[in-house]
Amino acid sequence: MEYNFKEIEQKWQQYWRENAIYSVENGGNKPKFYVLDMFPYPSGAGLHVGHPLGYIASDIYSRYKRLQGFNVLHPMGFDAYGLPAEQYAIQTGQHPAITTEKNIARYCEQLSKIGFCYDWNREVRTCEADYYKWTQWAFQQMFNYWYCNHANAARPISELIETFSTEGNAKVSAAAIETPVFTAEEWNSWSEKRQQEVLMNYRIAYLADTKVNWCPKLGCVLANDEVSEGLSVRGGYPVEQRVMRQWSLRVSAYAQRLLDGLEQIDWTDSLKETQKNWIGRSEGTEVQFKVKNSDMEFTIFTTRADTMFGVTFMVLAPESELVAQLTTKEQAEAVEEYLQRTKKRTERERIADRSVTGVFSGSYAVNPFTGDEVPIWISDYVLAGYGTGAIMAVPAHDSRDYAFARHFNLPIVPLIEGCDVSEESYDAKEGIVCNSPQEGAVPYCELNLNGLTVKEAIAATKTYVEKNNLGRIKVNYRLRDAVFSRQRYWGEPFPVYYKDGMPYMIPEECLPLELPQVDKFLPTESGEPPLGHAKRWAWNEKEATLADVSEIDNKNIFPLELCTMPGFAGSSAYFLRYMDNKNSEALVGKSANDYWQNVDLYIGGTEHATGHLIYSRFWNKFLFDLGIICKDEPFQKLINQGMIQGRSNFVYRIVGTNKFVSYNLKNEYETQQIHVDVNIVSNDVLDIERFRNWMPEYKDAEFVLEDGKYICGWAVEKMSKSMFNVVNPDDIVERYGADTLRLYEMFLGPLEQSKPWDTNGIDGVHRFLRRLWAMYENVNEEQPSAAELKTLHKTIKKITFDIEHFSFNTSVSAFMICQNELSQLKCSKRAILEPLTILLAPFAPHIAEELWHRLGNETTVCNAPFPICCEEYLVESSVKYPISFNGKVRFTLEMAANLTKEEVEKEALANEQTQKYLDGKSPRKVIVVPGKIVNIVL
RNA sequence: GCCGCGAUGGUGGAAUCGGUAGACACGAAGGACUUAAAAUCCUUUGGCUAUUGCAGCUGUGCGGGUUCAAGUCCCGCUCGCGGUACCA
Repeated sequence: MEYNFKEIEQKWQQYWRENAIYSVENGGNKPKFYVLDMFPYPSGAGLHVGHPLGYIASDIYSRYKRLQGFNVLHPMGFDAYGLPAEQYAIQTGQHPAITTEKNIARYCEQLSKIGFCYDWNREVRTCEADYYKWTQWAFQQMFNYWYCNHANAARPISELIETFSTEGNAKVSAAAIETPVFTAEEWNSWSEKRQQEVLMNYRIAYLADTKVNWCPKLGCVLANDEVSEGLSVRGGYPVEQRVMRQWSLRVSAYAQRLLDGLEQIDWTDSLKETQKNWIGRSEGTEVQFKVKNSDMEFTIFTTRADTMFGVTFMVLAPESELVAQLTTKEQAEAVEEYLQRTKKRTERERIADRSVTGVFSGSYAVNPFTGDEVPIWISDYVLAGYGTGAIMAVPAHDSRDYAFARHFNLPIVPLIEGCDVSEESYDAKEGIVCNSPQEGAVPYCELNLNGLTVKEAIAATKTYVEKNNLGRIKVNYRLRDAVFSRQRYWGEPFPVYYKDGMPYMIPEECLPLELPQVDKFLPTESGEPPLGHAKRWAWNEKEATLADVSEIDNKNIFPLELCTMPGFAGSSAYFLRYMDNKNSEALVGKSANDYWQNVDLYIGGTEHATGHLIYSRFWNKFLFDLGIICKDEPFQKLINQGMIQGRSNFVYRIVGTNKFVSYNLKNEYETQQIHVDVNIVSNDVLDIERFRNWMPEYKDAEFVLEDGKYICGWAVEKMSKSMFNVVNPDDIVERYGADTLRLYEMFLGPLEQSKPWDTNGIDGVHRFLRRLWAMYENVNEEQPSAAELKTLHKTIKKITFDIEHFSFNTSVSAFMICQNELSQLKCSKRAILEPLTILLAPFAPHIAEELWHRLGNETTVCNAPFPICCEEYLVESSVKYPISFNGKVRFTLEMAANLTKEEVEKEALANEQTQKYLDGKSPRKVIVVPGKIVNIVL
C-alpha cells in the first residue's frame, strides 16, 4: 500500500477536530503545562515556510508533554490591530476590519494544514471587543494606580488622595513626575482640576507633555523600540523629536524589578543581556552645583565622581529648562540662534553628523568641592531625557567632553597617573588617581584621592558627597516610560473622556468602548487622529452611550480621546486571556490563573526582545501588584527560534542578448545576474521549459548549457517576493505532506539558529517516512530480539533527551537511524513498532495516528503513554576500546562489557599488539575511560 | 565604540562531561533492476599519498598555550552575524 499522505492527513485532521481531541479543561488531576507561541500579526502576504518553524517546535513539545501525562494548554490567536492593515486601508479604502478578517481566515487555513494541536476554542483576537475590553480595563487600572517606592509596588490612587488630604505629599515617595511639596491644607483648598493635575503626576498611566518620536510620514508617534537609527521600524520613514501631550505608561517605575526578575527566569543569556542593556542601570552620584553670583543651583549626574577635580566646564542639553535661566543678556542672541539650529535637525541628522557644536551660556558654575569657577555651555551632545539634562564635563576622561574641549579650546586636566591626554581622552575606569588638590592649594578641598584606584576613588567621593550634603548617591535607568498614544485609527480606543480639559475614565461597567466606523483613515488636516472623522464619538456620562459630536456642548456630554493604543497594548496580556477566554467578568478568573500560573515555555522571535517582552513583563508585574494574577514573571522559559532566510537562485544573461549561460561557464562572458523563481529550479538545475513560460520576455530565451544542464547560481537572502525565493508551506504540504514539512523544518538545523530554507533536502525526509510506512506492511506478534530492543530503547533515550533539550534536528536523525537499523534486522514486530509510533507522534502526528490505528489500536495516539527507556536493554555485551599511545589511537580492542577499570587496563596491556608498540618498555601511565578509551602513556 | 553569538567536507549540519571529528541528510560518482524512464535498492564520497593486499600522513577560520588526549578549555588575532549607542 502506498503512503498516501494527502488522504491520511485530511482524515486525521478531521478526526481531531470532530472529536475535540485537543480541547483542554482548566483543572483535573494531571499536572499543568502551558506552551505558548508568539501570536502572529496576520499580514496580507500569508505565511511563508519560515513562519511555522517555532510553531512546529512548540507543537512537538506540547504533544510530548501531553503524552507524558500533562494537561497542556497550547493556544493560538491573532495580534490583529496595527499599522499595516491601516496603511492598506488608506491606499485602497478597504476597511481594516475586513482585510484583517480575510487575512486571519487565510492564516487559519494555512495553519490548519500543518496539523497543530491548538485548542481553537481558546482563540483570541486583539481587535475584538470582548478581548480589547480587558486591554482598556488594564489601562484604567494603570490610571487609577500609582507606584509607591516604599511598598515597591503599585498602590490605588485613592490611598494617595487620602494621604494628600490628611498630610500632604511630603512623606510620599513615588515614581512620579517631580512635584513640589504641598500640605494637606493646600491640597484641600485646590479646585478639582488642580487636584487632578497633581494626581496626573503620580498615575502609572498618565497624560503629559513628553518628548516623543514623531513620524510625520506615518502621522503618528512611536515608542523607542519602534525607532531604529532615526527611522521608523515599520516603513523606514524619518522620525523627529517633538513635544506632545501624550499618554504614557510608567514602565520606568518597574526598571529595577524588570532587572531583578531576569534572575528567576530561564531565558538565554543573550536575550537577558539585551534587556539589561535596554534597562541600562547605571550607578552614580548626583552633585549640586551653585551658579556664580546667583542663588540658583542645579544638579548633575555622574558615574565618575572620582573626576570632580577634573571638571573644567559644564554642559546643558538645549532642551533643558535651565538654559533660559542661565543664559546671560550678552549671550542671549547666540544661544537663541543655537537653539533654533539644533531644533531643526532631525534625529537622523544628529546621528549622521556628530560634529561638535555648542554655545556658551554666559554663566559660571561653582565646583562644590573646590569653589573653582567653570563656564556653563549648551550643547546637543547632552540629552535632556537622561539624568538631569546637565553634566559636569571632564575632558581628560570622557571622549565627548574631550572633543568639545578641543573644539572650543577649554582646559583639560588629567587625573590618572601616567595617562596621556595630548591626543585623546583616557576613558578607562582603571589606574591610580592623582592631581587632587594638595594642602595649601587654592582652591582647596580636604578630600584627597591621590594614590587610590579609580574604583576606590569613586567610593570615597560618594561618601564625601553624602557626608557634606553636596548631593546623593543615585541609580539611573536608561529605560523610559512607554509612549502609549497613537494618532491612528486601527487600535484599541482609550476608555477616556475629557471634562474641563482633564481626562476621566469611562465607568468600568460601560466597557468595552467600541471602535466607531469612519470613512477616512488618514489623520485629519488639523493634525488630529482619524477618530476625529467619527460621526458619533462622544461620551454621555449619565446614559453611557455614544452621542453626536455636535452635542458636545450639551452639559453632560463629553468628548472622548481621539488617539488609539499602540500595538503592544493588545499583546501585553494575551497569554492570560487564553487561560480563561470566555470570562466576561474578568481578564482572567482567579481559579483559572491559579491553575495555569504562567507560561512554562514561550517560543518566538528575538525581534521582540526590547518591545513586547519588556512591555508584557511590565504589564504582568503591574497586574501582579493588583493581586489579579499569582506570578510576577509571565514567561518562565523562553526560546528564540532562528529566522529562516531565503535561498535565491540566479541565471546569467549575456549582456545585450536573450541568451543565458550556465553557472560554471559564466566567466567566459560578460553576464548580468538575474533572480529566478526558486520554484522552477531543482537542485540548482533550471527547468528550461518552465523558465520560458515564466515570463513573456524569456519565451525565446537561448541557453549555453554544461553537461546538457543549466546550473543556477545561488545565495542566501531574506525571503521576499522581489527575490523570487518565497516558498509557500501549502505547496510543500501539497507535494510532500504536512508530516514531511514538519520533520524537514526541524531537520534543517538547530532551532535557535538562523538558516536558509532549501527545498532540495526535503526528499531525504520524505523517503524516510515512506520507508517507515513500508515497515508496517506485515506486522507480526513475534517476541523482539535483544538487538531490536536495544535499537528501540536507544532511540527512546535519544528522542527523550533531544526533545527536552529542544534539539529536534538530531531527533529526526535518530528516527532515521532507528528505521535503518530495524530494516536491517527486517523487524516488523508490534512490540517494537508500537512504542516507536508513540515516539514519532509529536513530530509527525498524522502518519503516527494512521500507523497507530493500523497496529489495531482504537484510541488516538495523542493519549498514549510516552515510552520509557529501559537501560537494561542498552547494556552492551562487549565494548570496543580504542587503544591509544600518547593520545594517538593505534588499534581497537574488543573486550567484555562487564570488566572493571583495572581488568580493562590489564587486558589492554596483555595484548599482543600493545606489547609490539611498547617494545619491551613499561608504560609511564595508563588512563582508562570506562566504555570509551584506553590511553597508554609512554 | 561597547555587549552578545558564531566560523567543522561540494551543501545543511552531528560530535550531550576534554576521549576514534565529519553522525544523519542532500548533492555527486559508480552499480543492480528495467526495452526505457520514474521509483526502489547497493557501493564510494574531507584532503593528500598508496591501492592486486594492508596502510600512512594531514585535517574543525589564524597564531600560541594547558593536557596522555583539544572542534571542545586558556591567551592573542581575523572574518561574519545580531543587539545597542553622544546614557555622562
